[in-house]
Amino acid sequence: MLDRKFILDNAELVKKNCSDRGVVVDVDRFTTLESLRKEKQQHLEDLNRRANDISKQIGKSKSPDEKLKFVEEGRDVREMTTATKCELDEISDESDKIHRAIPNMAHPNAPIGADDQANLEFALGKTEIPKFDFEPKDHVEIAEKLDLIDFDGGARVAGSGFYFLKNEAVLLEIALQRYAVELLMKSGFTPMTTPDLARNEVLQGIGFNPRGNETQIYSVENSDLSLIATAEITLGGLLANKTVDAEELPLRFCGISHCFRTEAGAAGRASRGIYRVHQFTKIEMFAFTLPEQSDAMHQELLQIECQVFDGLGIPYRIVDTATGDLGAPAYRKYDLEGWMPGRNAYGEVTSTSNCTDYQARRLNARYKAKGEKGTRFLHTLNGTAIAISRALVAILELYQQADGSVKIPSALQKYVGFDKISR
RNA sequence: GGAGAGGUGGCAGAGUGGUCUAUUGCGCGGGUUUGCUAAACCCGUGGGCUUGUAAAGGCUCCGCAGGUUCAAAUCCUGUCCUCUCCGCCA
Repeated sequence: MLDRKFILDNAELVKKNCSDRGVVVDVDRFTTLESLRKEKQQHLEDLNRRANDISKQIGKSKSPDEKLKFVEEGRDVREMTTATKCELDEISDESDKIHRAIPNMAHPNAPIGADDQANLEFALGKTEIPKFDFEPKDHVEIAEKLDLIDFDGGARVAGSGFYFLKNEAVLLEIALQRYAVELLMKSGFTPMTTPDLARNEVLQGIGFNPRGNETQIYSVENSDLSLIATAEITLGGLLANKTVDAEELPLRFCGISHCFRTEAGAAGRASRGIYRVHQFTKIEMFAFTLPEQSDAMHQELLQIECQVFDGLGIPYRIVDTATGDLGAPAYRKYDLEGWMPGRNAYGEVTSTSNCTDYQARRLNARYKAKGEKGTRFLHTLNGTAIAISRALVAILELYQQADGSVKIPSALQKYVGFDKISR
């Protein structure tokens, strides 16, 4: 959420931001409701003060007659209080609903535009696309030939979009995790395996909607839990309703979790193989920072993502996501798109967002600086270190050989224990 | 899953319906004393919202959400969490 006061003081900026992002919200209605809300709030406080006075009088009064007089007055005040509270609740509900729908402000340098204008490239992120002297196969064919993924079994057990990794692919999954976690630990991240489920309240704090037609989230029946779509949810929830000392910041966490996504509405889109699936394993980076640290931290997360993919020898480009394609909490977002020869195209392999204080305000995650009065909201950032399924697509397709075998990226060989998969 | 106990400020721990202010100790900040340190003593010590240029006020928060009452940390209901015991289990 944005700061209420900020919205009221900058209504025009907020409206412009909403239209840049393609989000339809009635900001004017919000402003109207807020002034109404303030008025009612003031009235309610006056009544409360009166009620407090009366009960103090009763506590002090000696004669029963005097007492009775105050009790009756107190009763009247309570009736008014109840009525006012009711009106206030109605106004607040409507106002909060709009408030929650207003997206974060975008970074001034984020490209303005819709989805299809998103692919602005950074020169530094551009790496060489390899040439094959044979017709490269896609990962589904490769995996079938080498017996690495069981799609039929996945479908039988859990439905389309699920799969079993088999044989060397299992070792590759483990190796990729080891590789990424070690790299992150060296960079000062605290590794965590997180719950794969979280309370809906936490999901909402991070910006996910557990219900509704377009939800990406599987929810667990008869409980307020959902399967997480990313460890961003659980790691962000770590500091919900907490206040940390400013000296402890920034905090860097590395979360290992499974990710579950319904992929509602994604049917028919390019989703062959394990590129778009309902479950995968992911190593996620998450940082809590001071406001003045978050831009630099965002660059740091991006650099680490580059380091991870440079180390794996996967060519990629960096996308500075356009406003129309930013999720509501994101202030700025960079995606890494890895080259996937089987698709003959780039495919998204990572994503890193600076969410400034947008998530923290909903989560009520604060910090306190020494010598400063009160508390302020943290900034939160997230980034993919490695999403196993997408990375596997890139590795299988990039490292395939003319004879049908697949070489193991040298950075992973020490973890898998061999340098080639063949049959 | 069953039975019981509990959740109060940074921490410990009082407070079972009303004295206008949630005891007290520790910790923390400042001060006095002191050759330095310590001790002792004194003063001050939460968050959120809000009025005000400020000084200074007001409202709210005792896990969370409701309820009863003129009045709730205290009584009632629900819920979450922690601990102990029992059962089950990788």
